[in-house]
Amino acid sequence: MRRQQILDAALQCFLRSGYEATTIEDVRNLSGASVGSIYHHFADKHAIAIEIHRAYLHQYWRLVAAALSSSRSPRLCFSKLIADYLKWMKKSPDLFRFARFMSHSRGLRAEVIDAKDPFIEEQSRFVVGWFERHASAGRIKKMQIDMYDVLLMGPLYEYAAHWLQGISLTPIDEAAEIMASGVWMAFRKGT
Amino acid sequence: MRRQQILDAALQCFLRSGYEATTIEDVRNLSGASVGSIYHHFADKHAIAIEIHRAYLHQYWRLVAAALSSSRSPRLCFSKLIADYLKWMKKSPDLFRFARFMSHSRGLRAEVIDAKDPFIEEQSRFVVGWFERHASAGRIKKMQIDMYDVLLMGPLYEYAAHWLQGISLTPIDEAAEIMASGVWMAFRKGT
DNA sequence: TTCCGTACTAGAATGACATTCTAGTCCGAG
DNA sequence: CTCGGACTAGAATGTCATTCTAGTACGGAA
Repeated sequence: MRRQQILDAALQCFLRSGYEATTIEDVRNLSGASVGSIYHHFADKHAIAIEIHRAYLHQYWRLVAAALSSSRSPRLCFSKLIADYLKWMKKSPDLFRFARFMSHSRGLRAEVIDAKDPFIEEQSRFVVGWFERHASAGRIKKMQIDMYDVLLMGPLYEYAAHWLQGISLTPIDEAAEIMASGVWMAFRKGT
Repeated sequence: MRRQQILDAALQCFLRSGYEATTIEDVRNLSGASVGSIYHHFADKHAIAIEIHRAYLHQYWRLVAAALSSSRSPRLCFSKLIADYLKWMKKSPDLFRFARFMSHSRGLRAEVIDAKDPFIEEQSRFVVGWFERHASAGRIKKMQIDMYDVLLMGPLYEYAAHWLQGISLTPIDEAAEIMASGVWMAFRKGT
């Protein structure tokens, strides 16, 4: 219960002011827990953020897996993945800003966590399988799994970064289309 | 002079231990300057990092502009840009880790600086012109300038992030080829 | 030469935090 | 009832970034 109250309060604080700017004192005020209590439940401030970030990662992997399952055609799957991701970002920009921060600060730590969470591991395995299946069937180019991430998510992350900073010139829907077509070209077989 | 000593020392510290982990005390020890002196020359710790980061940004824009000038063919320019960027990263991974951190923490601030630095502004104008010229000539697809960044640099950044964390499966040269061909597909005219 | 102002240096003092410590309180099993 | 472990509390610490106060060096005006 206390644990949950702390997590809820911390989430609110992180979304409102960002990770660095929220102090343990803020979390204490909002949650009603004492300092000692907070440190009883969590090793440190970062551990709280990681726990919260995990929820974002779950949603992320769920979204990816759902999109890839949504059609027989890889091309349509990619389009859906891109559109859904951007829709989600538009709905929860603060969450995305927080998640971006978490992914980049101590990115390594985040990776380790990916690997340790059974749900994420399962989704991840499914996604890897999906790519291997389609590549073997000759529907997309064959390459190491990390390059799928690079070619597909790279543009998406970069657009998201621009949009979250309010400096993107291309509206979301249009960007989604451009990325979908570009990404598909990159994955298509044949030079 | 003092100013330069402080910058040199700070750079060494940042590359060795990262931005967050280096204290003013560290910089003081390595540079020989006093705390007061450091704060006389710089508003705060972040200002030092930004000044250093600016040097990275100059190199970055120089590299981009040089690559785009290297050939009549956009395709070859992209290949060169990708290869050169990765070569640079391989040579100075610590610098890249630092730059990544700077771009993501207070990314907005970094943007503002881009816009204010005359050298960067000039390079940036050149790059924008390059894309407009080639788009008008029908050699690449026409789109808003930010999407060029998204489609071209997005994958590159994502690969760099993986590589810097030591979790990339694809060796640099191979990745460069895959990205170059993928990116070119995305930019090529016609569906 | 002397005097003044500006640029710079120094290091102590401050204040904001994260984190640790010490001392309880609560509650369920035996 | 009572013992032990889980939990809570809030004061105490320690580490920084940053600010303050007091110089020092030096170039140029008088």
